[in-house]
Amino acid sequence: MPPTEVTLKDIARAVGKSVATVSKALRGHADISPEMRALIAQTAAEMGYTPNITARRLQKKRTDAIGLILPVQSARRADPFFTELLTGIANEAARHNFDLLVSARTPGSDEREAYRRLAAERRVDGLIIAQPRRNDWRIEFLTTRHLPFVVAAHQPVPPHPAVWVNAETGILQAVVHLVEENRRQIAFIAPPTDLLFHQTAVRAFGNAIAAQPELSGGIVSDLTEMSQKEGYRAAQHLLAESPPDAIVACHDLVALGAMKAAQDQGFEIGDDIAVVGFGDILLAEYSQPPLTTVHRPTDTLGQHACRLLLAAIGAIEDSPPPAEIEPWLVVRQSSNLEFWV
Amino acid sequence: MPPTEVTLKDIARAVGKSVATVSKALRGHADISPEMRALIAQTAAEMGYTPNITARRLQKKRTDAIGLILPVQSARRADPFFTELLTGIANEAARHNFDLLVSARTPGSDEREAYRRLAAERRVDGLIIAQPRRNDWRIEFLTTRHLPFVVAAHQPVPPHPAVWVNAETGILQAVVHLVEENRRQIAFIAPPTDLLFHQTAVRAFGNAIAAQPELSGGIVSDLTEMSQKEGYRAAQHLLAESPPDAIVACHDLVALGAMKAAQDQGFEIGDDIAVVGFGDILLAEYSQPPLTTVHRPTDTLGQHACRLLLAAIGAIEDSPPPAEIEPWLVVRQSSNLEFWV
DNA sequence: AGTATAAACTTAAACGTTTAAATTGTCAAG
DNA sequence: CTTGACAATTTAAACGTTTAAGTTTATACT
Repeated sequence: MPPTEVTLKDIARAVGKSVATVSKALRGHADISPEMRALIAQTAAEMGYTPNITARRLQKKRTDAIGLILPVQSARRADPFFTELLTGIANEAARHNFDLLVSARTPGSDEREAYRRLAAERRVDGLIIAQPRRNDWRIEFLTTRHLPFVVAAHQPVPPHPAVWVNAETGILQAVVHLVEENRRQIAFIAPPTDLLFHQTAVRAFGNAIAAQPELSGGIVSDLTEMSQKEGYRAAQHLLAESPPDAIVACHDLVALGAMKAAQDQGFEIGDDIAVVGFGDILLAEYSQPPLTTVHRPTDTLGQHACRLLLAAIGAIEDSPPPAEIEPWLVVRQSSNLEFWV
Repeated sequence: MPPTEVTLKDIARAVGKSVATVSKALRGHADISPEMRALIAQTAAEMGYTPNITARRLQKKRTDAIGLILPVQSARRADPFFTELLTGIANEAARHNFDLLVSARTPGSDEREAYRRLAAERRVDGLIIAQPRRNDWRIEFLTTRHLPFVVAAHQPVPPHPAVWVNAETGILQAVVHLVEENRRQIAFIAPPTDLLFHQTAVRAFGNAIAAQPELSGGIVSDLTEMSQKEGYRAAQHLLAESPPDAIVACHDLVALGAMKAAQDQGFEIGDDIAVVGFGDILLAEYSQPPLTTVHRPTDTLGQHACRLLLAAIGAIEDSPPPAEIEPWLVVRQSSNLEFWV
């Protein structure tokens, strides 16, 4: 049913030359005469030729595709972070004529299978690993397979190639801001302990607190998952006994859940208690009250990760992008007394 | 650097047979003796053989890949709807050993180029079109190219293959609920007019209103984009003069924006004014107050769309999935007086 | 005139599969 | 002991590119 594809052979027949000539003409090789090159280009255009990338891939032994496997808990609970990361990667990949293969898997055996598929069957030239974990088997897997990869993270991941948003300075900014707002009892809802992000975040929070002479100390609470639900639960616990006057959350969704927990217990957000998130997802601006949060340029993260990966693959020879991306604090009503005067 | 791939040729050499024998043995053809088949299977496993899918694709003239191009306004404004749709598609595709190629483009010339790439260069065997528009050039393009596609929509899209969430009954449920809550002045914030969803939604709302003898009539307001920002703006206008006592929005994000607008103007949501969304994104449950909304099983939509596409491609011979998916209303605080007693 | 050089091509092999058709050998039936 | 059938395997071509190496023809230099 589809009109059969035009191949180099067809063009060769049409212009009465060999397939090799046509191929070289179209690729702009120097050893084809300018007239012939023009003729072939025109004929190709007239016949509606488009190269068969599969054949090209076989010949070149490159797929010109990269992969991304989203670690999602379920379809519904997909994190806005990933969407932003994905669009960043997708745009950059498209700019360089690369395909982006996407899978969405729950961490576990399914996920392993997805990596096996992409890596072992060489469906892609490289992968981007999002949200690295402690002793991440994905990193180990790809390393032993010699498949290029780049980690999109919140801290360096030596000795592996990575791009990261500086979570440390982000969290520091949040704490400094809260101190300026005269908050003295700051709690931190930390990422799940199996994430690399956990250690970085907890350390950063600890350092930030230690650097503030006004503060006695901080309370840290962990999550099993960065979701509203978990944020709600964690905040409930924090508020149950000697409630803090500020909460910093490792993720906006968590902050939103925490805010709701506080509200349900009768706290006035921004007055009785301040809440600060991390990420600045689009919704942060539209929560009630609007959420103060650390803006993470997630699509830039994806874009840089993609560029670094393409450089590692050898597909581009631009200078590599900066590895570290600085986040910044966006102050809104959930932490700012002035809004309440 | 990567350990050179094991090919059929290597296995053939190892067992002293021809490449054809090995190929057929591994594919389970009947004309290879059972012993030889076993030997080859074992040898292949020992040598760590994995088929080269590019070669296979060239030979079979199929890519075993499908494409999805997300129409996004920007990385940051990516719609949770697409994420859910994507995971639904991705999971189903993976089940059938298909790759999913994803691109994210702003509607316009970039988007065209993305379709050209995937379609003309035959990088995929088929595509899923999300959020169909009026006189959708994407549909026309794929039709003339004879590339299989399926539309994921909110209504049938004759004569094209489609899967849809029944927006009509969803909106009807919302209106009926509001009437039961004694709302009499119901406004509707409709989708952008360039979407097919627009007509369906407006018609459905009109019919729903007409079927309720208690109601005088409904007010309809349009958007340029289904975002919080636009929802905010639209609601501001609605509330400026003779405010309605209920607002139905075509999208949860829009509803969230509308809710905020109402709150900013001093309305008490759920009391002075009811707000109902469409979609039931995860956040709906965690807004303040929680949002009453029409639950759209978006990942099911993606899953069914994928199955239908695979069937159209001829990759599976299951009976096609049901084309229509029924949404249901989830009542929460933003529309329910009981919460306020 | 003879030789080197260059320009403009063509030939042929390769990438790793799949599969229709051909080949070889074995065995049973006539 | 010939014929035919069948099982097990091989041969060869094909999928559509790319590219190293080879060929032809024209031009320039000695």
